[in-house]
Amino acid sequence: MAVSEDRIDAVREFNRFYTKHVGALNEGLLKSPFSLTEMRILYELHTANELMAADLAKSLSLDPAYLSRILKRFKSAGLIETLRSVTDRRQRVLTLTEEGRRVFAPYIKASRDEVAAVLDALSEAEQTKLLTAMQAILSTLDGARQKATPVIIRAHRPGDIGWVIHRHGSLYASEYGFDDSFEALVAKVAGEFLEKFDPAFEHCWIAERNGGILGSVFLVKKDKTTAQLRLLYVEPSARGLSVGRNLVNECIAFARQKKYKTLTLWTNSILHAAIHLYEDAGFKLVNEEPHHSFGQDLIGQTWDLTL
Amino acid sequence: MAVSEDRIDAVREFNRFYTKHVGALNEGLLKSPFSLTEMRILYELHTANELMAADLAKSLSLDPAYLSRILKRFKSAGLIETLRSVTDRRQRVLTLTEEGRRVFAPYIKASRDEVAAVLDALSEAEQTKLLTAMQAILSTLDGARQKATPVIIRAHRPGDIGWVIHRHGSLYASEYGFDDSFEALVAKVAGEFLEKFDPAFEHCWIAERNGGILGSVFLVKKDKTTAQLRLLYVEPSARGLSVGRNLVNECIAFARQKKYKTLTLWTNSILHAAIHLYEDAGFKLVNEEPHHSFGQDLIGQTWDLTL
DNA sequence: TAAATTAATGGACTAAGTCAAGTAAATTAA
DNA sequence: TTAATTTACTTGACTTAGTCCATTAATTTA
Repeated sequence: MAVSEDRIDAVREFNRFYTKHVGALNEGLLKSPFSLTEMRILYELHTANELMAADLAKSLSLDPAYLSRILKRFKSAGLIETLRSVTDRRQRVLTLTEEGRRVFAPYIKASRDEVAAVLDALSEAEQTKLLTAMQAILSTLDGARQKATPVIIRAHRPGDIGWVIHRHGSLYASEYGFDDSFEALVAKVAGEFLEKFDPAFEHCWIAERNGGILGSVFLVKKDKTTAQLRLLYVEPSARGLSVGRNLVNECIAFARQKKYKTLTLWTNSILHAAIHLYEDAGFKLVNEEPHHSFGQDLIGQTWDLTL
Repeated sequence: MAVSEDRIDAVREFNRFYTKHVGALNEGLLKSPFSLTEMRILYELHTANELMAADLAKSLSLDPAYLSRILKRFKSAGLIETLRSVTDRRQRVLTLTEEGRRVFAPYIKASRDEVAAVLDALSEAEQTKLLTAMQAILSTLDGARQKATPVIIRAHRPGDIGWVIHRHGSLYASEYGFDDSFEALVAKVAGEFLEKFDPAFEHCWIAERNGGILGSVFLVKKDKTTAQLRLLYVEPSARGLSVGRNLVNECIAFARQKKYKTLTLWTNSILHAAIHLYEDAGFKLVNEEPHHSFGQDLIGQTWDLTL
């Protein structure tokens, strides 16, 4: 467990703050005849439409006995209907009745209004910042959601090139100890790409999910018949999602379509994961030569793919 | 109330998710002899050192009666000491005893461990993303905190240059409609800075708060007697914090110290906020000339400061 | 086919939290 | 200065929320 104390404390502080914040929001609903737990149950029923008691108990971490009693109360108040499930006759399918919806609606509205009031006090920029941040937390902590949203591959947009440089700089510094000069090289390469960009023969692919960039690759024209693959990178957090593979494939397909004869690339022997991708894609090692760059002793490699 | 429904729902969804998430974290502390509320009280005492019951009741939204009883229990268990306040003899000053600290410590540790386990499951990049996001939420929703943490100005580190390019690209695209070629220019300038960086006569300043970059400025050597200020930028979220002013001042101080005679800079007439800073710092407009760049009709300006 | 597991429930209980009323000190108004 | 009001905290009497154990019935696994 090598997580820094600072980070742990920062998260704990956030948790404490947000607990209070949500607590204050819920305060407003306190005058309702429903307890917070009851509200949460009604809310789940409201969104899910059909639910088993067991699902509810699990997703809200409730004692089944306690839940059972609450549901019983709801049923006798005419808020929900319970039907024996046909597939498993132990289970009971729960649904909110029309009456249930009618009764619950104002509280949803009240809850919405409370949130609206908080947002309303913020500027447009602050709202965006808040929502982006919440999205980031959701997608980081909620594994299920993360899997669900697909990785898309698109062309570059303003800001992307800088981001790619930023990530190369940070990542290679922390993982391989590369110094500034590496980031300088990346900035130069990427800057030149943008400057001289010829969409007919060149392309940049950005892999993203939920608005967060997961990887990149560039294809630049070297000469009439040769294209060069450059700046392939994949976020550590996105490993295992075939992001790198898909990016390389896009690159190869584009090179073929544009009638290049050869796709070449330069890399360093320590970048095992990337090299593995190149080999799999059919690239052949054509040259190898040691050099001292980025504050490190490295072995540069040139790989070619005949298209 | 003109807040969009989508945003409200997004916030509500986040609230629901995070409530569950924190609930799950607290589950682990459930086997302790303290209830969640008791924990929160102990935690407040632990950090604040000295506290009145009334403060506690307010900050944790507790019923005074309930709190009073909990405190009574804590006192008879030897966990806290209560002293009549000298300034107001109705109040009682609460402090955790040594014994209290000793007893409470393992639970703090347990809570830390739970958070550490969550973080541990994330990659470095994800951790950073998570913390940045939490920081963003805190600073947006908790106005008080925003003021409290100071902005620091430091030299550049790996990744920073890329970040600066990224932000220039995004920001100028969304605020002024600049196209790719602007980002290309920034990448070239910043890349060259890194490549030819001479610490004796050049410098980059990064303004940051809580690990988040708020602004930047570069000073590069133009010739023996002239230094150029480049790439000044300030995050929209950091406006009004004098970030830009402080960065420009750093720049001027450095230029003076290095015995430059003139500090020059090139900018565009639409960048009012920046120009205002330059004027305030004593720069004089020496040249102005229209140009078509970055997909826009602009008026370029050269400003000089005699040192 | 027996044994183990799961879904749901009731009984008996404890913990958590609330409300109204009171005391003593401090503050404000007259 | 004194009376009225407010504030900090406390106690008593309560309600609500939540837990634990045991049981029944259906389903799954061995």
